[in-house]
Amino acid sequence: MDKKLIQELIDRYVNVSFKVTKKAETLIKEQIGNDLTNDQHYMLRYIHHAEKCTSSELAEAFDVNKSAITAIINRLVEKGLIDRKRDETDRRVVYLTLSQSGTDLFEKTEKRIHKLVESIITKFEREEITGFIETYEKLSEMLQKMEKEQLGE
Amino acid sequence: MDKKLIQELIDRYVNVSFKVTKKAETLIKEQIGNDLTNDQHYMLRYIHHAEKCTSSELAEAFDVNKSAITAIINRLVEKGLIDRKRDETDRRVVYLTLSQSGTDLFEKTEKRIHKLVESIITKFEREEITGFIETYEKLSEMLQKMEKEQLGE
DNA sequence: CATGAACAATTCAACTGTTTAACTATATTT
DNA sequence: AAATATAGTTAAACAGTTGAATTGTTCATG
Repeated sequence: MDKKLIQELIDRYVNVSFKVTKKAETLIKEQIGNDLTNDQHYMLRYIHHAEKCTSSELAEAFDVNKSAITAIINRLVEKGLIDRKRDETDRRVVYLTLSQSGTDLFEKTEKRIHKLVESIITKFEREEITGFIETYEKLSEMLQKMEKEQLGE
Repeated sequence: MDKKLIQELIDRYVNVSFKVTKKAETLIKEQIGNDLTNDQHYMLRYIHHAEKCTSSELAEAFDVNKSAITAIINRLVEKGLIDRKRDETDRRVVYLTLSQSGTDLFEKTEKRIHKLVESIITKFEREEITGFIETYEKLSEMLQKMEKEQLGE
C-alpha cells in the first residue's frame, strides 16, 4: 500500500471509530434505561456468560485495576443484582454470581440491546456484514496479541 | 438472512465491539501518556480539526451535556492548552481554540496514535481494510440517521 | 514449622467525567 | 419594554478510575 492511501485510511479509521463508539454508547444507554449504567450492564454480561467469576478476572477483562472492579461490584451487590461468595478451599478468593433479579434484569436489558443491534445489522447485505464482523474479529485477536507481546518485552 | 444466522451475528458483534473498544482505549492511553486523558485528547482533536468552535458544538459532537464540556475545557484551559475568547458581536458565545502548546501537544500525541493505527492497519490486505472501513462508515452514517429519526418522533 | 514472600481482595484519597437544576448574561421576539 | 430564548457556567451528587496502603490468606523454603 502506498503511503498516501495508508494515511487516508488511518484518518478515516480514527474518525469513524470515534463517532461510532460515542453514538453506540448513547444508543445502548437508551436501551438500558436508568436501572443500570452501561458499565454495570457490561459487568452483568460478563458474569452471566462466565456464570461465576472473580474480581481479578474482571479486572483483566475490563483492563482496569481491581479496586475499580470492587467499586462497581459493591454498587451491584447493594442493588441485589450480584452475590459474593468466598471460596471455601482458598479463602482469599471471592466468587461473583448473578442473583435471580440480576439475571432477570440482565436478560431483559440484553434483549433490548440485541434488538437494537439486529435493527442495524439487518440493513446490510449478508456478505457485507459477515465480512465486516470477520475483519473486526481479526482486529480483536490482533489487539490481544499486541498486549501479550508488550508483556513479553 | 435466517434468524439463526442473525442471532449469531448479533452475538459476535456485541462481543467483538466490546473487546475492541476496551482494548483500543487502553492502547490509546498508552500512547497519550500522563499529560492528558483520552477524552481530553479527543477534545483537542476536535478543536484542532475545527480550528475554532463552541461548547455547544462540542456537546453535540460528544453526545453529552454542555456542563460536561465546561468541566473538561476548564481543565484544558488551566493546563494552558486551550484559549477562550468571547464573540464580539454575540457576547453569549465563547470560541475555543488551541493555544500553541495545545497544538504542539496534540500533534505530538496524535502522531503516536497514528503510528499505532498504522501498525495495525498495515497487517491487513488492502481490500480487506478498505472494505472494513467503508462498512464502518456506512454504520456511522446509519447511526447518525437513527438519531435524527428519533428526534423527529 | 516459622517466617517471609506472594496473592486476592478491599479501603481510601484524589481525580475525571457525567447529569440535572439553577443561575448569569446576552440576544431576539412580539 | 417585557417576555422568551440562547450560550455558557456553577454546584451538588454520583460513577468510574488510579495508586498506595491494608487485611487476610496461602505458599515456599530454609
